[in-house]
Amino acid sequence: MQAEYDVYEDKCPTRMVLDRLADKWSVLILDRLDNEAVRFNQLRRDIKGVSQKVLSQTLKKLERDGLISRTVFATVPVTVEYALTPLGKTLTDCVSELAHWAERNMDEVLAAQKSYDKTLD
Amino acid sequence: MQAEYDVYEDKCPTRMVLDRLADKWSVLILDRLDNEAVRFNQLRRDIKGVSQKVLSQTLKKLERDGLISRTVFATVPVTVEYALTPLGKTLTDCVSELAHWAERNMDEVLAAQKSYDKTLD
DNA sequence: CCGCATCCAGATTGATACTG
DNA sequence: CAGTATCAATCTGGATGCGG
Repeated sequence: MQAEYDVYEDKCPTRMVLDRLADKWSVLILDRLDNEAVRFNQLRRDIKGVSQKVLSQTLKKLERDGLISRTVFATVPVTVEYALTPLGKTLTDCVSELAHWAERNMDEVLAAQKSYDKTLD
Repeated sequence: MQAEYDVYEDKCPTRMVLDRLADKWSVLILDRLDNEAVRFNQLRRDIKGVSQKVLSQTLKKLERDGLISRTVFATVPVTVEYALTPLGKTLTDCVSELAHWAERNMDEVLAAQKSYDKTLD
């Protein structure tokens, strides 16, 4: 039986989940991990603009939430692979839609911004 | 014809859209506006925990992006209604899935966190 | 290769007070 | 009712250097 949660309530734990998703890097990371495991520096290279520190922090939070897994291979030097968990996989279905909505509707958003800014004298 | 955007690229404008969505209040506001227009103070009351200032700022950004509309009625005192635009409506279909994913999977996330924290001694 | 520790500047936010 | 203005406090992120 599932507890009743209400995102509109302050202190509702679902707010934590939204906070985690409410982070552009999380969305990009989850989207990037869709379909394949990726190593740390590969993620760093692929997701342009993320700093090492923030990437590391974000990965740790996602791991804590059970959305991604972290696997260490005892190679020299060490290899670390990040991958989606089953739970994370269910989330990326929503998340990737978001990322691709952004790509599809970008032109319209940019036009709206331009038009809005013009009304401000 | 649609330009080619790649969310993984730094400086890609789609990042702006993700940044906007990457805000817990935006998600909650868009979800709350689904199906009905809502007034400022009503939003403030419904979305528990948001400050007047941040709500105001967030609404302005969403309006600028063309996702919501702002309508002023010349009553005394004034009435201001916020509603989704057609563009915003297409987005809420993704967004509401996110909010409800959070509600559905909250238990599992909380369990994962608990388990993760225990491994840290 | 993968990350943590530190330092520091800049962005965000909350509280409070005030306007049309 | 629906905001804006201001200021202090906090949080965040980038840069750098080190360690397993």
